[in-house]
Amino acid sequence: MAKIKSNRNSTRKEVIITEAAKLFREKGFSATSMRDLAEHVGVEAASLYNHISSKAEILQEICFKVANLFMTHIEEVDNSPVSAIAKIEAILRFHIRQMIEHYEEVYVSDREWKHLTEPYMQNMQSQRRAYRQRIASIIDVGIRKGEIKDIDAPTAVLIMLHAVSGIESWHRSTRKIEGHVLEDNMVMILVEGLKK
Amino acid sequence: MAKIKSNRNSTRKEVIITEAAKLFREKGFSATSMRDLAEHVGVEAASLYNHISSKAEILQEICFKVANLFMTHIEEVDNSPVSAIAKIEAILRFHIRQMIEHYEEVYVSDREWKHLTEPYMQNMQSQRRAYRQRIASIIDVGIRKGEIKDIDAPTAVLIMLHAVSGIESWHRSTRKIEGHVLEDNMVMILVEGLKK
DNA sequence: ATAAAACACTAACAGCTGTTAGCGAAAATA
DNA sequence: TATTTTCGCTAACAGCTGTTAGTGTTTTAT
Repeated sequence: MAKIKSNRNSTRKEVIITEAAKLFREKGFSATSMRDLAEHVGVEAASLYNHISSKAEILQEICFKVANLFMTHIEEVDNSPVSAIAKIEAILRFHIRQMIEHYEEVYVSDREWKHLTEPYMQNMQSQRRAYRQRIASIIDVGIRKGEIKDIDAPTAVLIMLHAVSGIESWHRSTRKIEGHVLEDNMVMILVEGLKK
Repeated sequence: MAKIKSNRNSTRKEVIITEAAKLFREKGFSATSMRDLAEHVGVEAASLYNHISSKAEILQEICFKVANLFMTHIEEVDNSPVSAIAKIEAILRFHIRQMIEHYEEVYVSDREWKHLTEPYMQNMQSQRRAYRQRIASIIDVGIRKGEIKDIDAPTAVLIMLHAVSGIESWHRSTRKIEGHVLEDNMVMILVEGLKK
């Protein structure tokens, strides 16, 4: 029957993954069936396997794409010659923007990575740990330099990262403020909360 | 075979629900099967139905128990004659303590309520909206009285509530700081971030 | 001790799960 | 135009899903 999408800008595989991200976000990975996904793509379930090799692979692609994005960015920020608090602000703003612009995939990566199969799940777990550890180190430097309050750095990281995932509510809200206003508000509360 | 637990303090139904909360937290509602749950309870799957009427009912009990707890508490706090910032701090501390002490059920309620069946899901959705709205109103009062920065109240609520759910990472962490230290750190960052 | 209630068991159900095989049509390449 | 590759289809699989019926045993109440 009809082939997948008239795709000028994206491969059929990308179409599938994008649609999957939407469904995984709405209903969760486990509650989304391949027949479900197929229907939204406009194809029979079996046809999906001409483009992807398994349901698990879809989740892997989503999770690692997002993880790489953040890993690359933090590397860049951390190597720049600015204050600790400026680094934290840059990281926070990046998280917020990604969460606003690439909502589905970022959110899925954050909430559903536990459903990865081995060895991907272990891998992701270490990446996440390393990422948080890296932010904590920046905060610790900030504390030693007197830029940041004397707080427990891991706790600050935990607050920052989880606060960002609250942007989900913003997305589902009917009367949303504008994205950049949201961003500035979040930065104001969180970064001010850290400053000495 | 063996009956469920030697239960002096809790009914068999409560044992099942407690065990279910653990599994739902680890693997999610959809990825937890009744046979899975039965095994952890030490019984055959069919036997569970002598105590509960469906898998859906288990989730309902967890979600509404938690929702009632927070609804009752906010009522109490909001009727007390203290400053807006003190109310916010009280609500935040309550969230943190509940998340520390009743981790599994609070977390499941927060993450898995979307899997409730109708009309429970609609009901829960309104309760959650009302709850957030109520906190936002307290913040707005605080802003008008000059206690709190001029920020977007719904954004502040979103940050507060989601930050708390980050306590999940704390629970799974190997080197945890003590509960009350965690609490004070979170309050320091978040409440100071709000203050004018 | 006897009757009643609570409850765990086995067996089975209908429906859904991810996935594969094989076939034919469409699209791309030569 | 002829050939090869791409890809959607139907049919089917084995295993798992929540749940019910019916039976027998253990615990509780009389």
